[in-house]
Amino acid sequence: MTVRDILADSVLAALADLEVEPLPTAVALERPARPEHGDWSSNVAMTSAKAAGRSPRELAAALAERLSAHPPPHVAAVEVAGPGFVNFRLRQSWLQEALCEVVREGTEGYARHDEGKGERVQLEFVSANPTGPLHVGNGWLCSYGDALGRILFRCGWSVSREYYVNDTGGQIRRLGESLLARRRGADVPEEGYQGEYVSELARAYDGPDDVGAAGRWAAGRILDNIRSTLEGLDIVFDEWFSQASIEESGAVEETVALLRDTDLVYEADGATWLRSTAVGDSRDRVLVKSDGEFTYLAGDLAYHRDKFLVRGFDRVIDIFGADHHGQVASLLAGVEALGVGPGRLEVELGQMVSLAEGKMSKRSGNFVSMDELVADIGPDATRLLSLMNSIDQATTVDLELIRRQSMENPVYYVQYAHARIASIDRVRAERGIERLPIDRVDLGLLAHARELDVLRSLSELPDVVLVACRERAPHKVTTWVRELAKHFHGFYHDCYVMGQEVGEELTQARLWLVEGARIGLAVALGLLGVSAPESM
RNA sequence: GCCCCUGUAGCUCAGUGGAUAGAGCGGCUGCCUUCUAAGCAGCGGGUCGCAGGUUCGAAUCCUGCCGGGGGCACCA
Repeated sequence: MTVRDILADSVLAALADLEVEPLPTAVALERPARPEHGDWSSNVAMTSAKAAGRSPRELAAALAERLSAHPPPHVAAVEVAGPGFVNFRLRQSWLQEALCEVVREGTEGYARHDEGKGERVQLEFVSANPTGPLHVGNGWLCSYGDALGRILFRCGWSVSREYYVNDTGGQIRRLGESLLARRRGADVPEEGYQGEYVSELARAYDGPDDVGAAGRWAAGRILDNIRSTLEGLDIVFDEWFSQASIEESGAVEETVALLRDTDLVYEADGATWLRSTAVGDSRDRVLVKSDGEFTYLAGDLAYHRDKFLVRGFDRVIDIFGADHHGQVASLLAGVEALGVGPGRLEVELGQMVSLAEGKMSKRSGNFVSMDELVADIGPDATRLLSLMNSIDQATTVDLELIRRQSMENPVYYVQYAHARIASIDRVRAERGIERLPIDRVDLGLLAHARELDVLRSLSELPDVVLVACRERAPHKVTTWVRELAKHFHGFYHDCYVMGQEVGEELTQARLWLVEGARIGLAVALGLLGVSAPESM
């Protein structure tokens, strides 16, 4: 039972004793920013003042009195402050308890949750067209998708990562045309792909002079390249789902036929329309063009029907760039029309990523590839950099700045903390110091402000992971791990673990604190997909 | 015109409706005889775009306005 639960329960019990009707369904408990406001704080007296028929200060005072009379475990004092906050001052024992939990659960178990209860969630991300290498614009979100997958997994979901391969249609045809043009030594068509990589592929191509064959061949080669780029970032997909396969299987026809049965489909102007306005879209959408061809939407709906109704995922999260914003409403509407309950499909839109030098475009060949970026600054810096801020924030990647600042990239700050920990352990072994079992160590000796900062940080990780999961916000883990690293560096600087003037008992206690910090760093870096080096 | 993001320190950004809004970078100044100085500490820096509203309490929620980015095909 966590301290928060203990406090919440005792507050509820106290409210019941005070005959507050109705009791709140949950008691908000937070960690005040300022130390003088205690270790934990609740606003419950303000939110329940009306129900109690008393002023917030009065209710808070009554609560504080009751809670002080029979203090819950770890509680040293209960105080009323400000407009009616109930502030809990805890004994340091709660932080020592928290450290024990970290150590007991370890890297495997700490900050793990069962919120997903094993439900199957599919994450679709990247899904960049195989018409050119993965560039910084469409690759930036790949760390987000992968980290979100890791976080969902830690919170109890069964996670499947999927890349939707757009291996059909006009873009592949244009790729084929561009390839053949290059092979002939001619200029690529105006709408074609101008990049140097097309010339390289053309030199390697010895297939037939057929646009379709050439396009498919090139797309296959490019996809291999994208796959290896992603693997270099430790991103591995469970499924590479081919758009062509869904078209060839007849699933698109089936899906449209299903929709025709729903009265959400009508014919007009020689085309077949989805009445998506009936389910929240701003306009109706075409499913079958007047020339008999299916639209992209029809294929996309067939694909999503496959996800939900064929493969049976409980939940699907599509991660798109903001330039796909226009297709979200119709996709959601179409999926609902297929009878998939609301909320099972989620679309996360990442705002634009651009280069300081200008716009990126595959067609013009003007882009910086992920391979170049990774070669420049390494996979760890690449991942952490792209997981620093919310995906709601448009990002401008300034390569010049990144190269110049690569040594002061926050990733090193965090990894350095882990390397220092490993170093402490090496020295410990060299000096033949044994770490005693934690239950034989007096953790009460950990009372230095720097030590308490580290412990407090560690105790917050489970909450941080859960919030990051619920809000689909991996960057919260990044924020946390930087915070922990900051506290660890402070501790490292001020608190020698094995110095001569440090007593053996304190050394033992600090060794366990260091172990706790190691676990916290390892868990968080693992969720972000950043390595935790033993030395730097 | 409609839809989605966004506006917080010189710059890049954090900030689950809480109390005196934070960090990194850049600038200046200190700290290596101990386990890694890729570190620590200090100084300076703010009308949280503007105006209303909801609330005991708003950077956070609602409305309007202004600025920035993106999207609004019988393209994919």
